[in-house]
Amino acid sequence: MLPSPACCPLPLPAADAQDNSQTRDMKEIIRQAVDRALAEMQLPEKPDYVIEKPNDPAHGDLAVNAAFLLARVLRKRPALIAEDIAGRLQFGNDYVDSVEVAPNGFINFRISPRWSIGQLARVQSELERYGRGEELAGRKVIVEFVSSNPTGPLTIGHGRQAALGDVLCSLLAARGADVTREYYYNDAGNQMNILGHSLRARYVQRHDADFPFPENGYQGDYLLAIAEQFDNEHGDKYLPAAPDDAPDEQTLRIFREYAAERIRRMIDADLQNFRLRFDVWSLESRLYSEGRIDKLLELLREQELSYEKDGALWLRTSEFGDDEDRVIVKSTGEPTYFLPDLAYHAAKHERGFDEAVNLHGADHHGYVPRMRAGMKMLGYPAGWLRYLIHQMVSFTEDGEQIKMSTRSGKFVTLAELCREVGVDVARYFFVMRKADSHLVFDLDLARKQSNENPVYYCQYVHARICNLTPTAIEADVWDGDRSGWRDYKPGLLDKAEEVNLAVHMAEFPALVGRVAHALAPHLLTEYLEELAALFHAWYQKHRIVDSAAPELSRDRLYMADCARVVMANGLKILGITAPEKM
RNA sequence: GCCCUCUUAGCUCAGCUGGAUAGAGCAACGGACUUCUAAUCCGUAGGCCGCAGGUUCGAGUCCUGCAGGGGGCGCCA
Repeated sequence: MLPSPACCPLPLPAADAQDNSQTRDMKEIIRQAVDRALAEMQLPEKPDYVIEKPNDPAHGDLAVNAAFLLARVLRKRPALIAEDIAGRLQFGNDYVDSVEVAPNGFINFRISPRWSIGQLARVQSELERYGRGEELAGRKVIVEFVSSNPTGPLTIGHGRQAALGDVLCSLLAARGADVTREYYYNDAGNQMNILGHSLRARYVQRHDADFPFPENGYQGDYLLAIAEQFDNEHGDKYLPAAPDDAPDEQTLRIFREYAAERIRRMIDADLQNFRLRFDVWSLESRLYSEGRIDKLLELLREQELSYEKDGALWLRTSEFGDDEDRVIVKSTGEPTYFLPDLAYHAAKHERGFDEAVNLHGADHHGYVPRMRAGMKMLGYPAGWLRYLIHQMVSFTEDGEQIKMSTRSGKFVTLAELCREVGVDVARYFFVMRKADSHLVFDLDLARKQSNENPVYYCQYVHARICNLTPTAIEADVWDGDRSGWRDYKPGLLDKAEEVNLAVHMAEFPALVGRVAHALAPHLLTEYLEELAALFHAWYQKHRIVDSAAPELSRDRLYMADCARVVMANGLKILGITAPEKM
């Protein structure tokens, strides 16, 4: 039995037909014309052709491959069929400038620049809503990410997941979903006991330097600070009577809870610093205190989904698609991680979510099949719980890979990384590669404040455009009131750079939809870099503000403002600032 | 050994449901600052898309095998 792939795209409804972004709308117009032509030809069946943008702009703006698909059925050369189709095409408007048949059989369409420029009106009418959509409206989605033991501050290892998860949520929300960002604190289980022992050791060491530190303990410096606080509050009250005395359960609990509480506060601060706001924090410990664990155990026993073997309690996951059965209660009587996680997801399901998405690092992907089996066992629909598994991150500096270790003391925590390169850069770098791929985080590049750094390259577009306003007012070509753009009709924009920019901006809403659907934020950074390139090229070549040509200046200021809106909306989804000055 | 994932320019990576001559950034080389901020732009060069088969009008994309990198195969979490 093969486990299905760890990551699947969300099963979204088809994109909204009302989405009248440039390509989509023009594709619809062309599709109607082609469909009519094909109907005239009395074919045995309608081919499932595609309309797409050619790689080479010399081929036109959009192309149709219908002739290839018909070649076999009609036993004719594609080019001849394409001629036949093209000869029958009729458009109800004058926005299709040309229809050409390529020698190989593609039918190429050229779209009027006026049409593309005209699409800018939508940017100005929607403003901050430009890029949003409704195809996920009414869908309740819970996204769980960054979840971890509260045993230390967030590390750079958490960074990618934090950024990916947050951007993913923003994308789903942008397309209408009702999104809940959830953090699951694994504040129960053995790791927390180790944490308790670690804090106790640090505390005792303050009074007895020779006191041994647990072999598998948490060595980070943050525990020294917490031990100091504990010492200040409690003095020598919890020191062992003899060095070898083990702490009783009551005492250990005090250390454990003290450490967990302080560390949760550290994590909260780290998240806030990373501009990440969770809607709900769920505590593993609460699953026990609310009796959910016992309830689940009882249910599993009743339905004979669990059985005892070798003194442990096993779950029959192999009957639901997993490779083997899994232990849920160890022979020691302690539950494994799996049991509370099942109870947690049962609780999620009860909370009424249409869909649950979990983000995890690649080191957890082996865990996915048993969770899937568990969900199936509990009767939840296949696909209700989805996993987005991302690969690990490595950091390079001076061309060499940095070892991530507590001892090296360099960039171990997310907060330190942000202090070094800034939150904007950190967030951007973490999402700029597709989740499936390993991410090489180049610290030298991240620190650079130049064109080599894609973050500044994008932000600079926004700053440049904002800076045009005072210039325009001073040149007396514009009053600086953006509200006037809403019904503005530019008539002088016809440069190639202007049309290219307009076409790209018109694709933004469809792109956001596609990125949300594919759970692939890196496509958004790619889009924004292209937007930036098109803007900078235009700006470099054509003067925007020219007191000798006020009308043209206004047209260009209008277009620049559209670019500002699109860039700002894109950066907003990424959680990155759009500076007015740089 | 089994499972997942990745392999595209010197480096880091795009490539949407299979479509035309495979793209971008960095690095290299050559140019553009009396300017609306050069944190910018223009140009040149750089490729058996890991290898071998298969599917078809057409494969970087789908299938199979092989090689290499990463991850996982606990009564850890």
